[in-house]
Amino acid sequence: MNKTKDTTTESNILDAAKNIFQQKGMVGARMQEIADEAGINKALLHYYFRSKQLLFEAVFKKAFSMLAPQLNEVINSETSIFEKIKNFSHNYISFVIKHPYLPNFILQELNRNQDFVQNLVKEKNFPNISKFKKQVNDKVADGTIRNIKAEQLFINIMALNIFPFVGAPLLKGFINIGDKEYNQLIEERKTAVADFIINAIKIN
Amino acid sequence: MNKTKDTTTESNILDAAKNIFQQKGMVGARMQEIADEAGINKALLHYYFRSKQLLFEAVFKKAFSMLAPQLNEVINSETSIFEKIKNFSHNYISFVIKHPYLPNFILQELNRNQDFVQNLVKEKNFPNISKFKKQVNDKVADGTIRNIKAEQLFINIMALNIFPFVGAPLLKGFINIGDKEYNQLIEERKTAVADFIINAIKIN
DNA sequence: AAATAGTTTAACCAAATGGTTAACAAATGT
DNA sequence: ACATTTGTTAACCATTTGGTTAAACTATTT
Repeated sequence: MNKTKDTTTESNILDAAKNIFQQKGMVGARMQEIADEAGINKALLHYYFRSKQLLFEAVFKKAFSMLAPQLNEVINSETSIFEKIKNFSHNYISFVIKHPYLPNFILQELNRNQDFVQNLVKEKNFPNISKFKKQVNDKVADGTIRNIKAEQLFINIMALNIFPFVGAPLLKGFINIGDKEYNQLIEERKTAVADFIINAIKIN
Repeated sequence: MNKTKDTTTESNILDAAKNIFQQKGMVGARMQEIADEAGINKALLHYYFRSKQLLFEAVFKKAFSMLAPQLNEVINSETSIFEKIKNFSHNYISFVIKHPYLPNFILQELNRNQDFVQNLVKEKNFPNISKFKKQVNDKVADGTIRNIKAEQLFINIMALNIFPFVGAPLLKGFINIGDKEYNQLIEERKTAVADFIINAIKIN
C-alpha cells in the first residue's frame, strides 16, 4: 500500500542510523544510540545489518546516492555552461539546505578512509565530468569564456557551493553572525554563486 | 640554547598528538597510539596533560593559531583588495600544502563541537573582517568592483582556497585523477584562485 | 491447531579504552 | 651525602562498546 513511507524496522534503522552517523561520524556513533533512536533493541541492529561497518556503509551509500545523481544530471544535460552553473548551484544549495549534515558527513568519511572513494568511482551513476570538460574547452576555444582549465572551473563550482555548508561554524565565527543571518546569506547564494562564477569566466 | 626545536617530552607529546589527532580526529584517536607515536608510556600523557580532552584542546588551539594570524595579517594590511586576495590565496595555499591535514582537522572538530568556536572568537588575534568589509563596500561604491556583499565575497575567498584541501578525495574521484595530477592542480591555484576572484568582481 | 520461519528482546561476553596507582629513576637543591 | 622534587614506567581498574546467545514472541504455512 504505502510504498513511499514504509515504516518497516529496516528503514527505521536506516533512518535512525543516518541521523546518528551524520551527526557523530562513523567512529563517534554508538550502536546503542542508534538503537535508542530507532526505538529498538541493540541486538536487532545486528540482526538486520551484521556489523557497525555494514550498517555504516549502507547509510553512506544511500547518502552519497542522494547527491551524485543531481550532479550527474545537471552536468550531462544539453544546456549551455552558464545554464548548467545556474541550475547546479540553485538545485544543490536548495537541496542541501534541507539536508545540512550531508556534505560534511560525506567529506569527513571520505577523508577518514581514502580507499572508500575507489569503491564509489566504480559504481555506475558515479558522476563523470568528461562532457563538461569538452564543453568548457570548446567555449574557451570559441572565445565565449576566458581561458581556464575545466578541472579548475569544476573545483571552483564545487568549492563555492559546498564549502559554505561544511565550513559554516568557522565562517559564522569569522563573519561574526548567528545562525539566522548565516542562513540568509546561504539563501542568497542560490543565485549569487552562479552570478559570481559567470562573471569570473564570461567574456563581455 | 636551542629554543627553536626543543625536544622536551612535552613538545614531543604535542607533536605526536598533532599527528594522530589530525589523521583520526578527537574521537578516533587513541591515547595509546599517541603514546606510541611519542615513544613514551601512556601514563606520561596523563602526567603532562590531565586528560584526552585537555591534550586535544592544546593541540587544537596550537593548530588554529597557525592559521588565524595569517588571515588576520593579510586581511588587515594596508594593501588594495586585489592585492589582499592575491596575497592571501598564495600564502594560504602554499602554507597548507605543507600542512595538508590542518584545514580538515579544524573544520571537522568545529563541526563536531559547535560551542567550541565561541571559545575561539573570544581570544585576541581572532580574525576580524570589519576592515575588509569596509574596504569592499568602498570599492563597490566607487565603481572599482561589481556590487557584491562583503560577506559573500569573503565566503567565496575562503571556499576557493580551503575547499580543494578538505574536498580532495571527492574531487580526485570526480575529476578522475591521481595524487600527483591533483597536487599539480593545487599548485596552479596559488595564482589561479586570485585571478578567478578578481575577474569575478573587477569592473573593466 | 500444530509446525515452521521470521522477528525481537534481555542478558551476557570479550576486547578496547581512558584513566589511576604505586613504585622506581633522574635531577635538583641543601 | 642526603632529601626532595620531577619525570617515567608497569600493572591495574572501571567503564564502554561492538557483538553474541538463547529464549520468547509473532506471523505464516501446512
